[in-house]
Amino acid sequence: MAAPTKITALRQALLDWYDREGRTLPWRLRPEDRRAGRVADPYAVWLSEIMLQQTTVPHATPYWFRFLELWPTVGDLAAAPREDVMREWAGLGYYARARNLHACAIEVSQQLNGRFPAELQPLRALPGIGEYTANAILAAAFDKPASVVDGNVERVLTRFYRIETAMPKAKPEIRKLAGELADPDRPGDYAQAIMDLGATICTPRSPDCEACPWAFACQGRARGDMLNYPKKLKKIARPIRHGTAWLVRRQGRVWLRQRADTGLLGGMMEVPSSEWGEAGVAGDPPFEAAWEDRGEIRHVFTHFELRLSVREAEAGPGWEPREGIWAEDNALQDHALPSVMHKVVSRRKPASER
DNA sequence: CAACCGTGGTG
DNA sequence: TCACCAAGGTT
Repeated sequence: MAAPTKITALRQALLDWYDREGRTLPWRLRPEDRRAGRVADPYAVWLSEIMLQQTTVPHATPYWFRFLELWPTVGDLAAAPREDVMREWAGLGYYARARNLHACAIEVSQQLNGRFPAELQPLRALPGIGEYTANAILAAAFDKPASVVDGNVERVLTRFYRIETAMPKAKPEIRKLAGELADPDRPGDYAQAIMDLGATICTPRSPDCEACPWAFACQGRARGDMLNYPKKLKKIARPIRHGTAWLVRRQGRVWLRQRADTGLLGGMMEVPSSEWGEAGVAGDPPFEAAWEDRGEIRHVFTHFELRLSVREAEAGPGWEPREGIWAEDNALQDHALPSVMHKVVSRRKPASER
C-alpha cells in the first residue's frame, strides 16, 4: 500500500492539474465555483449521472439540456407522463434508465420532499442508482467524501498500480484504493479530476503519458505496458438473430405498438415484427396482402446483432390492429421510437411512389 | 454472479 | 469492416 506522504503528493498533483486544465461541462461545478460558495443542484447532477451511464458526453449533453428545459425540477419530472419521458429518452439507449429515472423522480418527489438524500445508503436504495452513481452524487452534488469508481477510474488505477486481477473481480480492490486516494478536503473536485484524467489523458487506446500529472509514479508507465490494463476476460462472440418487421401503412400513417414494460426496449414503441431468432423463420404476416420487400436493416445490440427483413403493405379497410396506434407519417418524432425502429421506419416507401 | 440491457463513434 | 468502448444497474 502506498505511503501517506505519497498519497498526499498524488492528490496534490492531480488537483493542480485539474485546477489548471480540467474540463468545463454543463452540469459540473468548477473549482472556482465551489470557492465562490456556489452549490450544485442535486437534481441536475443526478440527471447527468444517469444519462452518462455507458454513454459518451457528446451523446448525452443535448438530452441533459432538453430534460432540464422540459422539467426544471425533480417535481416537474415526477409529474410528467411516463410516455413523455420515454419519448425524450429515445435514442439514448438502455431504456431501463429512463423507466428508473421516472420512478426515482416520483420517489424523491413524493417520499423525500423533493430532496435527494446526501448519504450513501439512501441514495443506493433509489431506482437506477448503483454504487458508482451514489458515490458520484455524493461527491459532485454534496461535496462529500466518496469512492467514485467508474470505467475511467478503473483504467487509471489498474494502470497506475499494474493490478493483475481481471475485471470485474478487481472492483473491490480498486474501490478501496480510490477511497484512500480521494481528497477529504475537496471530494467533489477530486472525483471529477480523476475521471477527467481517465477521459482525457489516460485514454483506452492512446494515453498521453507526457501530459499526465501521475506519470512520475505510474507503474504501468514505468514498465511501458499500461495498455495491458485493466485486465479483462475475453468476451463471447455476438450471435445474430433474424426476424421480419411488418411495416403497415394506412393513408399516411404507420402502425406502431408499445413493447412490454420490461426487457429489451421495454416500454418503447415498435414496428410489429415476428419473433427474433434463427434465420429462415419468417413468421406470419398480420394480414394477407401483397407484402413488398423493403430490404433488411441491421442493428447491433449489446449481446446480439439483429437483422430485420422489412415488409411493407397498405392495410385495407377491412383490417384493424388488435393493439397499438396509427402514427402520423410526419410526426414519428412524437413517439418513443428507439434507433433500431427508426431504421425500420426509414425503409418506408416514399409518399411520392405510393 | 453472469447475463441482460442501446447507441454511436473510432482506430 | 470490425472490435472495442463510453461517467453502470438490475436480476
